Amino acid sequence: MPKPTFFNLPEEKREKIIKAAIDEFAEYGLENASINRIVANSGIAKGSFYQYFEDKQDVFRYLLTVLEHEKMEYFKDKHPESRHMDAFEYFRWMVKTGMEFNSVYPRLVQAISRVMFNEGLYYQNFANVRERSTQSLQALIRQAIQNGEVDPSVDVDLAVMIMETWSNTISSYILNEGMKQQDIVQWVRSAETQEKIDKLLYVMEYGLRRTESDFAKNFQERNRL
Amino acid sequence: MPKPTFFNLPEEKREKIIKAAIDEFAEYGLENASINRIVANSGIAKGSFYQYFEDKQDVFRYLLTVLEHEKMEYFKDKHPESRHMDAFEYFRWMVKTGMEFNSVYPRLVQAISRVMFNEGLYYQNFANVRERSTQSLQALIRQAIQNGEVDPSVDVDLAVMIMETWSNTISSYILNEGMKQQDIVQWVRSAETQEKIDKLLYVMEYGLRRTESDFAKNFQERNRL
Amino acid sequence: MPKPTFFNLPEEKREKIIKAAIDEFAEYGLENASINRIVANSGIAKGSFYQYFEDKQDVFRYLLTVLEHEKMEYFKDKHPESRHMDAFEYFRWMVKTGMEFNSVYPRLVQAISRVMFNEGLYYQNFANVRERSTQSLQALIRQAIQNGEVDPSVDVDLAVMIMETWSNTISSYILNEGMKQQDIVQWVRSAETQEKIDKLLYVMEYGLRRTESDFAKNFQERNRL
Amino acid sequence: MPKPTFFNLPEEKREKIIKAAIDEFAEYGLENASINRIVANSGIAKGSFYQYFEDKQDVFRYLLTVLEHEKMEYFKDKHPESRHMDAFEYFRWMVKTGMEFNSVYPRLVQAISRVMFNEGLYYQNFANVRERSTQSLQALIRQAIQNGEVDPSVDVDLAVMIMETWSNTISSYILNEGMKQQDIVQWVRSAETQEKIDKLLYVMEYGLRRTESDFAKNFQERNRL
DNA sequence: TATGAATGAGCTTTCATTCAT
DNA sequence: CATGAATGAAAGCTCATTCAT
Repeated sequence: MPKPTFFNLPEEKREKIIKAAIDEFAEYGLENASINRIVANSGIAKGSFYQYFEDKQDVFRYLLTVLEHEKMEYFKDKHPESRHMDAFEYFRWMVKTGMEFNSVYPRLVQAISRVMFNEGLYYQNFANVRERSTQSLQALIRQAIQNGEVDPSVDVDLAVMIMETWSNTISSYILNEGMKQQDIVQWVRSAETQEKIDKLLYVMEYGLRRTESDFAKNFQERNRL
Repeated sequence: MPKPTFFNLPEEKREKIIKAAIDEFAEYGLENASINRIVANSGIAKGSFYQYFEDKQDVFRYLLTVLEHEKMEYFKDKHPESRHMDAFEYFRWMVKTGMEFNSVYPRLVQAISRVMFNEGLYYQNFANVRERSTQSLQALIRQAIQNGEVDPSVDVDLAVMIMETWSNTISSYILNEGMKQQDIVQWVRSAETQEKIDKLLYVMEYGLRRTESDFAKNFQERNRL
Repeated sequence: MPKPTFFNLPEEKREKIIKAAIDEFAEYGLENASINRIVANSGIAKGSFYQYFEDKQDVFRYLLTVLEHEKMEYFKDKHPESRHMDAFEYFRWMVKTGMEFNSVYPRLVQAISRVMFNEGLYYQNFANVRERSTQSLQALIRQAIQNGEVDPSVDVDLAVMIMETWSNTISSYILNEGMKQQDIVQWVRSAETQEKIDKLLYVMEYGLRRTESDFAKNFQERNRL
Repeated sequence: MPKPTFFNLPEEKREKIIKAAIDEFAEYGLENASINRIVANSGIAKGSFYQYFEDKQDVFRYLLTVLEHEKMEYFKDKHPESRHMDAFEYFRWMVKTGMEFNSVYPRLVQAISRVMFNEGLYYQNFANVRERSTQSLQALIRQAIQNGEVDPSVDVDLAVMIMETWSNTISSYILNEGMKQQDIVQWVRSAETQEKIDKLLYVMEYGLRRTESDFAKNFQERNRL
């Protein structure tokens, strides 16, 4: 974690450094991030960097806590519209709210995603962070099986893997598209984008195959509620 | 692409270089790959490297064509057992055969996956490679819609994205597990592994939700054929 | 020498700083001593260091005076048992009492020895300190020659050099061994250790050669050849 | 050990590098030696240094072998004048010839002495080098005791320590004085300097005390009191 | 007087690339 | 063609010292 020095800094300066770090990680990942560039872009001396942080990983660790904190703040204010949600409705709500959050902090999310879901696979430093989200998804699915919402023969671990992959894929897709928009937030909240997300999650729910319990029927029914 | 000098090399030498490059990329990715190490491990002179290739990316580009070529060779010999496959059966066959291929060339696949699906997302150099597989999947889905196998309201691009993600996820999951096995090929072909793959693809086909046309029923039915 | 601000400090704080400095010099010598570590270990601000001392050498110079002062205090209370000592007895007493002193202040002695007899040889800053002990030894030997205890043909400067080297060698030998003991003081005063010192000093006194004949005779004989 | 690259260098260049390294170690010791300065003074690029050597220690290790080699070459041509030397005569010859050698390669000797007998005490990397000279001295003394030249009650390890210290003290004394001379070699070989060395060694042989009585008698007498 | 943030020069080491032989 | 020595920029990090508060 950053040294006390860092937190004593005037907010403006602190934010400049954080911004430079986020940009650097978003652009180059963790291994290839250059402290030289970070200090150049934040206008501080090289020595100062080491008075604020232990090293590169230290900055990144801090960004993780920032993300976590901001996410909690963001989710705290949002409540699922209905209490009577089944697991799929809940997951859909989570993903959508997550998308909104991502569109509010796109660079931060991008920086961390890049490191966590790419480099992160190769060196194990932040495994515990991923662990947490995995566990809550496991609980969600187990509950859904008990409730008869998910087929009991489904392998829980595989389902978790699918949901995570899904969520990340949507996330990176939305972000990549969104970055080109002027107002990302608005774009994410637009009916068009929301429908795209819906469709994706719908596939996860019902699969791609057309069944007797027909695709269109289900889709319309659900949206009527 | 490599310079003519490279292709004039005796095969043994060429393969030694390729092997060293594959190991390097698999271990360090593209950006962190060290030409120093590649030449050291392949026993060629540093200057020679630059007489064979433009730079690091050049070697990697070549590995891409190698992969493509080997894949085509491999798939050429395999034919779907039945001519009367629907799109899902075909995709399932493709994925499974792909898995087998991956287990035969695990290092090459690992090297390229690592770069393409991690670093590759961020700098656009190899977009055209991904393009090709995308296009064939698009065609597959369009055909399936025409055949009434896939719901027409499904967004083709999203479906492609899902299928690609799916395939990569399975691939990396299988590889990560498989690398620990003594005989990867055998492990991939084992009933256990095949069932895991089946389950994953089944979810893509029918979704996670339990419907009247019940999971187990569908699953058993299909496997009876 | 330290600035007045240093001497105005409460004793506790002053000692904490000194302790940290001693540890640092004992561990790293003068050149490699890190002011950063000294301030960290003594709990003072970095800026404060420069309000107390000019620089690293300044601290070390002060440690020299501390050693000198402590030594004088220590020797003040000890008196040779007998007034009728010859030079060798006196030197033996001095060395032994010196050893005891060293075992009471082992870290301080270690710190200063390390710098003075290693790095110190190469840059001349502290020559005057060594000068003083040299002079008293010169006087001792001259007196011994007058008393007929030491051969008049002995070169006084060389004899001093020998005695100094001897004393330092014993000192570092004893310290190195002693540091491993729980109670250094007791170990130094033990019969065993005292005998070792005796033997060493005995060699200085009588030489290594077994002989029945006297000093002058041997010396002349050899030079005649 | 240096890489082959280094030995392929033209002799002139090689010597320039070695000279710069010797000067650096002589001036700053091993820990404080700066590769930056070495490359600056030898006129090579910083990267080149690492094509010749592993690191600082590697250069120093090489200097050790150079010294050893030069010493063997030098001693090979010198033979003790008489075959019938006793241990003291032999040691005297060794020390004197060693002095001559040192005056021929004063900087190299200075560089290595500085590291070996100062820093070397604290980190154990080159302990084996010192070991060798220690062992040959042990053998010399044991032989001398068997021959009746050295008193059997003398502790062998202590005697070795004395001889080593003696030899180093003389060495550094001579070097320090000699460096001020125009022609060191000539100065070392001068009657005056030789006599000084003789006197020092004589003290080691016979001790400082003027005495008509023999070793054993004195020792017993003193201990009886 | 006390503080500790700021600083840039310095450190060792690795790197991709050039080029003379 | 093959070679490998040469190179300087860049990396992460530590340092003694200054200075505004």
